[in-house]
Amino acid sequence: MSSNETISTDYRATLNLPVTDFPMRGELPKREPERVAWWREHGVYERRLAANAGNPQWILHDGPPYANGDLHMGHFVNRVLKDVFVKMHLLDGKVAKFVPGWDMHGLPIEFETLKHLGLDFHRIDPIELRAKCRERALHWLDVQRETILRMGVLGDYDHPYRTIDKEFEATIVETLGVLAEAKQLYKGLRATLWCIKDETALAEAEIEYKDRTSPSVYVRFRADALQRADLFARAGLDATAFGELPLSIVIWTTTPWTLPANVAIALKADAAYGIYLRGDELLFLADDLAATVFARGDATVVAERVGGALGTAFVGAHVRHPFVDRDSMVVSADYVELDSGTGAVHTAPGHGADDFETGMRFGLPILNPVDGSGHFTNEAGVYAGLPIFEANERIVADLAASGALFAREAYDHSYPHCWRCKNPVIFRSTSQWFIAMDVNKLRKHIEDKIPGVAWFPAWGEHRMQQMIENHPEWCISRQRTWGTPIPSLACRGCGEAFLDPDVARTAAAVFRERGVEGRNASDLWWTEPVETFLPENFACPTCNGRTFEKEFNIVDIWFESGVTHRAVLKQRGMNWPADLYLEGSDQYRGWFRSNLITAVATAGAPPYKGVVSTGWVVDEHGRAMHKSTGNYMAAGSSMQTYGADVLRLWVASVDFTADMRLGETLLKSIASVYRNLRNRLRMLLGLIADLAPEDLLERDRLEPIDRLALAKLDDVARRIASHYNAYRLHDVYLALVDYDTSDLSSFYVDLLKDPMYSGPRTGVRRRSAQTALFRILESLCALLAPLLSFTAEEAWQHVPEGLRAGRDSVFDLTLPHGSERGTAELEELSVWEALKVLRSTVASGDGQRDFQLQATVTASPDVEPKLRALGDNLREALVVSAAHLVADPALAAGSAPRLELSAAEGGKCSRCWKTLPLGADAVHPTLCAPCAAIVRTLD
RNA sequence: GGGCCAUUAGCUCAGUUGGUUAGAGCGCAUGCUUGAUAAGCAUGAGGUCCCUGGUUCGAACCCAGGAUGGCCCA
Repeated sequence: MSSNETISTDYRATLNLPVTDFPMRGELPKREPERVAWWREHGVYERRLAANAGNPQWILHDGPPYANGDLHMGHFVNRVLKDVFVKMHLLDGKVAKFVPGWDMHGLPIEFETLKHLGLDFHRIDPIELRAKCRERALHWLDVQRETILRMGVLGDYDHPYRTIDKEFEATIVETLGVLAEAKQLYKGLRATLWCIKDETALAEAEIEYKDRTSPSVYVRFRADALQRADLFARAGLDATAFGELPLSIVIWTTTPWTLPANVAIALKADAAYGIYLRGDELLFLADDLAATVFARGDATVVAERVGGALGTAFVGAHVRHPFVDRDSMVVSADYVELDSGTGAVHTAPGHGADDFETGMRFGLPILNPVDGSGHFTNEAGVYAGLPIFEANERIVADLAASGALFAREAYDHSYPHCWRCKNPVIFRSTSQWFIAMDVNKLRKHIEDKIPGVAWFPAWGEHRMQQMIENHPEWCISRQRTWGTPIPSLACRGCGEAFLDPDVARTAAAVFRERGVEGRNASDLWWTEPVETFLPENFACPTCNGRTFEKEFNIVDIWFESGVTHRAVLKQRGMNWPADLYLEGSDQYRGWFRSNLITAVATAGAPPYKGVVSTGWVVDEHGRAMHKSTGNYMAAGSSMQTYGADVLRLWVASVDFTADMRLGETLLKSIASVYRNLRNRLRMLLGLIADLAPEDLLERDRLEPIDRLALAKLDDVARRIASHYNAYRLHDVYLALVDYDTSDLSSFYVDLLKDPMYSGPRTGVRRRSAQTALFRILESLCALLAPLLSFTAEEAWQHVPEGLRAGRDSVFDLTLPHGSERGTAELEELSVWEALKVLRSTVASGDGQRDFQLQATVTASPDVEPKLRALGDNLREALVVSAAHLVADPALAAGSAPRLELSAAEGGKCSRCWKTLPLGADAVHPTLCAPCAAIVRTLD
């Protein structure tokens, strides 16, 4: 080792290098759980709420996840986004209470419980099943809560709202009473989606479409002699033409089992229909489809159109049912399309929504020869007792035998299935409870209120308008066990079923007063006699009868979660309407809509001021994630692998309003962004390690460049705060990363290294820089805390205790908004930017660099004084050994300063590395004068 | 089949009322530094702005049609 190196090594110890325990590597999976525990133990959320008491509220109302199964990355996005905005408002001083909730009733849990216990719901006592379901739902709530807490969220997780709570059940029942009082509820016969496996009516939301192969059949509905003559006349044909040749209307269906319920054939009113002579028969169908239909039969048989008319001409005609002794009537309907089938649509009002509407319009009988379990009833004649899907084959065979079958084939199409048991569903007419969408102009009122809500993204408004416009009557009754009962009664006198507001209120009161902790309060509907729920002197509203029976329908869980705004916001004294709802974009049809409907119906206004919707997490190829396709990511294991903060950063790195791609390569790149941010925090911590509160300087006493740095900080903080406020989290991310890289890392921190390392330890220059660095760190922690909560907290707790000044947690900080100082600030920012440009010119040069150089800056007369005011900070900003400033009147006002570089004069100081005259101090011949002076004081 | 959304560098995204050579971060390559060091700085390569047609002096941007993917519905 040469003597020179020995000396330089020695001087290293005289520098003020960064010192911190904040580790370079996060080891997030290991450390994050400790921090979660710390937040809980120290009641960080509760303490901040208390500190904000008296300030305005800001309420994000939580849409309840379903308490069944593990959480996936979609849940992660949902919880984290909510958490980010809640924390941001907490840091901003708002009373941002967050009450998480769980949706705990309903078929999926009932189904899972039965499966889990290996039970058959026909055999088990309802109260016992309900107790088991409760246990099961609570189990999942705990599992999900643990995963959610691991994400680093704040909120009242010890007192979540739960749809199984007696207070919640009471609110549900009460709300039904309010709606009944407003005549918004009615009981009616409806063609309802029905699952024959689970034996229940299903809501739209409980349906999923899957591909299925059905038997597709073309069936002749033959006219008898009189009917034949009538059809001939309507088609403008001579009744005596074609001798005795039989005439049939050809229909097409993919559900042969619905034929027993056929009562009509629907035509398109304005489409052309023809009668075709084909072989030894006459066939009636739409002209546009005749060729394709005939091609499905014997293609060698020639067909010839002999007459016809528009569909409307045939409405009111009749033909014979192919195997039941009755007529089928020709009707018209708008939904008849000419892109498939025959243009003559088999119509069974008991088995289809459209068919039902048509049936009502033409006064057709609504036949329902199928029981709840999917077997034909006696009404179906020879098919009685057969399961409907098995009956398909038999019916087709019979049609073939009787000559009614024209053609058949297998048909692949998308068909509705039960979301839970995955079996195909059917339409079946049953008696159900409905919320009427048009009574009291409810639909209109809702539509009128939609523009008053702030939708983010903006297209949400249009989406919701469509959702309301197309909302069918809302069927809220279910024939299952795990749920809140609809307190409807049937009168023993007249048989009339009704939902009385006073009975509903009485039931709610019974649940509240007699519900026992740990049990289902609404069990009482099953266990108590009907009299318990009767108000005094209650009589049947129809016949004045005095004896009643309870009905045992439960309410649709979409209705339950649809009243959270009443059961949570109002009950817990939070803002109504809430400031924000935030959920996946599927909830326009779900929770956003159900809450909107019940709120407008019961309170005349939307329950939210703003709605934010998120896209879906898809895999790195843009495909939907499914357990079955193997690209599924569970929230828990992902956090175990990458750490919650890296995943939280990922949420901000993508546009959450659209699809969000997620995969291993992507997370690797996010992890490196994370490392950058983390290292910046580490550097800042290292630079202020020896700073104490009494060392902090007033802002106007800082060195010029440090004041500029704070102006830049104000600018960034203000922008970030406004992005947070507008829910533009991705813009927060962009602003943070940009500030971090281009302002801090490659500029400000870089240029401060020399003054910080080599200057006098307790000198004003160093304290000024440290003051600015601390303000930056403090602001950065606050700005990062909503997003990178773990890392921000960890960094904050590495700040010297005195500087933390009693703010134990990063959540005790205040969100910086940046002071607005008008043109003065704009000037400072422009100088800052100009310095960045000058510095990057120095840094990007070839050959000699930085301290090997000296610089001459030539500025226009208006800019020169601003640079002059920087004093030696100008040289520091360029990271050169000497800087000279010249004004040049030839330069246009406001033009960018010019830079000339040349080799600096002197030798390399072995302490500060700047190129300066050396040897002023004989004891330290390799040092420049300032370094020598400092080293002297240390001797 | 319908409604809505998305499509810009290998990846994630910016891109103002249509206007010069379309930008950033990450990744990659190269160089510097070794006093932020499992770090820091710099430089560079990399683009059919999904496709086709139209409007315009001029289109990533406006219009029409289509493709792919996603959500919701039928």
